[in-house]
Amino acid sequence: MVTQMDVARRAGVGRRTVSNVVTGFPYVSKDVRERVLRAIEELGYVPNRAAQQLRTGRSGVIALTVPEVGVGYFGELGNLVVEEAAARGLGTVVAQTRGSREREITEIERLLALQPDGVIMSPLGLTAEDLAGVSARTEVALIGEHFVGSPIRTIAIDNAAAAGDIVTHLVQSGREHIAFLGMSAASPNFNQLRRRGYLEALERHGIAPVAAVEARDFTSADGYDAGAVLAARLAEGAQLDAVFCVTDEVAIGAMRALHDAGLRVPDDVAVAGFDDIVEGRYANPRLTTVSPDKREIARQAVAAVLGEPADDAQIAYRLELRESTTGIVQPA
Amino acid sequence: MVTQMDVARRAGVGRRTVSNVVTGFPYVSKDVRERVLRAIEELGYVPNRAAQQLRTGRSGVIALTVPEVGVGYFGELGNLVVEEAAARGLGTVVAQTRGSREREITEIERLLALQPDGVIMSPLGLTAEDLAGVSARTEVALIGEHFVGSPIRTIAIDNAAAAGDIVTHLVQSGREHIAFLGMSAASPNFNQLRRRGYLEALERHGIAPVAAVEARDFTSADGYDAGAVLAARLAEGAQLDAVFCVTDEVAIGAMRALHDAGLRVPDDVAVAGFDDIVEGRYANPRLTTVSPDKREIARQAVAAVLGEPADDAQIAYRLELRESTTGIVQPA
DNA sequence: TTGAAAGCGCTAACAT
DNA sequence: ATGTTAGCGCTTTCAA
Repeated sequence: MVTQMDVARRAGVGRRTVSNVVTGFPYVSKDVRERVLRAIEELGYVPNRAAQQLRTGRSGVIALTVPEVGVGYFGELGNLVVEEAAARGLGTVVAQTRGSREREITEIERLLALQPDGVIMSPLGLTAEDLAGVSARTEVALIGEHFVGSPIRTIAIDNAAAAGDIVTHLVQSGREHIAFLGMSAASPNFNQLRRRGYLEALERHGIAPVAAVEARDFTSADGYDAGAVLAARLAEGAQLDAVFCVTDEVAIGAMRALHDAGLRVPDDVAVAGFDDIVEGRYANPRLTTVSPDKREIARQAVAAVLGEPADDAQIAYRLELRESTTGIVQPA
Repeated sequence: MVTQMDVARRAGVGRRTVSNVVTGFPYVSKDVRERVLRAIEELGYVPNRAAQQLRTGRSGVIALTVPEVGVGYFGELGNLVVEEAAARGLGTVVAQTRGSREREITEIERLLALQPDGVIMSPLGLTAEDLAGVSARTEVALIGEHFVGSPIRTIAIDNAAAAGDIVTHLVQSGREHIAFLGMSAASPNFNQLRRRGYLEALERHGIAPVAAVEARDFTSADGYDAGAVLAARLAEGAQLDAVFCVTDEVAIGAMRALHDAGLRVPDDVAVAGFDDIVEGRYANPRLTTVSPDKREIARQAVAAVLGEPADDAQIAYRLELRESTTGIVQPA
């Protein structure tokens, strides 16, 4: 193994100087820096992480848990977190929890054994207590899910407000019978917030909610099933001209079900989602949705676990009004 | 931070003794061991991995790359590798490559930066040269893919033999027009081996191969498309009574396409796959397939990257003869 | 701007 | 069966 000392000898400088070059310490003459760099190159020197970690107390690795990696919203977000961390010279180790509390706990234990500098989580089943246990052991930041009263840093948009905005858009484009398609009360917080935003917005506009259809979970399959129920009700004469879905994936499933039932989106029923996943941009019709600033979420989450002070409380979002509610086709 | 020294003081023993207890060194009296364990418990001592790594030269982490995590064959295999590693006290960091050479390279770089004790790969796009570069930097074991002439340890079943066996089963159950459904020549090695096994078996039985249908890739969607082509040919009068698919996922897609075209599996066309993924056991009809000993693959892969001597050259497999070729329903 | 040297927490060779 | 001790490779304080 090539050590710093080898490099120092080769470059004819002291060890300290090599360290300075490696860590980017500014006061090194250009000449010396180049000599060191060349020696590093020639020797194929790679800093030993264990030694760095032992010395600095930082492992240079952060951990990330998501329900599902490489799929949908959390997949996209996960990639951004990995990117953001890499840009800061940090490695990211990812665990997939499938949203069950049990798996979330096992996976967290696995990750913690690696002694990461911090962990970013998107908990779906974890309790506030579980979380407190974790945050006693390492820096924690939460993405998406809020735990009211918990001191843990959470990075999220204002879910209720965003849901309200999209419902308002539906109302303003003339829809009068708007259903919410999501989970019931006993569900992750974000689902409840989006549902509440929907209810409050309807109330503001003096419109009665349509009897809710419950999705079992957040997959497109669940959306399809719920969408089929909706279509059946419509066939029986129920009043319905818009559906606000708790996530894009659910919305995409619902659109397919409506289409299969011979209904046109948005002509017969407008459909809106939430999260702005890539699939929604290429769906047919293109899906109207709430687009959170994912890159900013990733940035702040990484900053948060590194203990940097929070800059903004809330993440920005904007409405992506597309074909599935407006009927207007725009380039992706 | 609680150190070994703190524990030693608390337990009234030397540091060496604490180390002995932690690392499972045998010669510690029961009495002392318990005292140390209690002190560890009371103090909440956790060994510092960086220090361990610096001392031993091992990071206690292995890396794993798979095309897709948590899905299908590689997902199942990945979980087994993680389990096997955990049983040996090793952490596993996983990367998802999506099968492209480019991603495979970036992901490997990311993993290598973590300085793992070894990496287990399922390369799909990597060249033998790429691989040589990696294996110069760390211990490498390959799963599934063979690189002829490469010195890198490969854990795999005899793909050609297994493919031959399943084709023989098809022949022996009276099928005479057997198609291969997989990728073309320019494809990962395992695809070519399975294809070759199919051709050689047919030749042994004196049966001519049916004009091949090419699948773009290894997903169920690809299988569906290819299956649809097959169904169309059949409708035009082509002779066909069995399909051997390069993977279970392709087979599942193909079965759906055949079913959609009004064909009965296995009455009209028998379908066999390869890999024995869980979905195949619950497919309708249940899928006949080659079942490699996945747990043994995982075990040997982990052993290989740890530099343990190879015990067997080849992994065992067996045929799972199920409904999709036999027509006989058996419990899953 | 660079050198010398201490020490991060741990394991294992050596000694007892 | 247990204690003593020398580093593993690195960063960083102190001094020059």
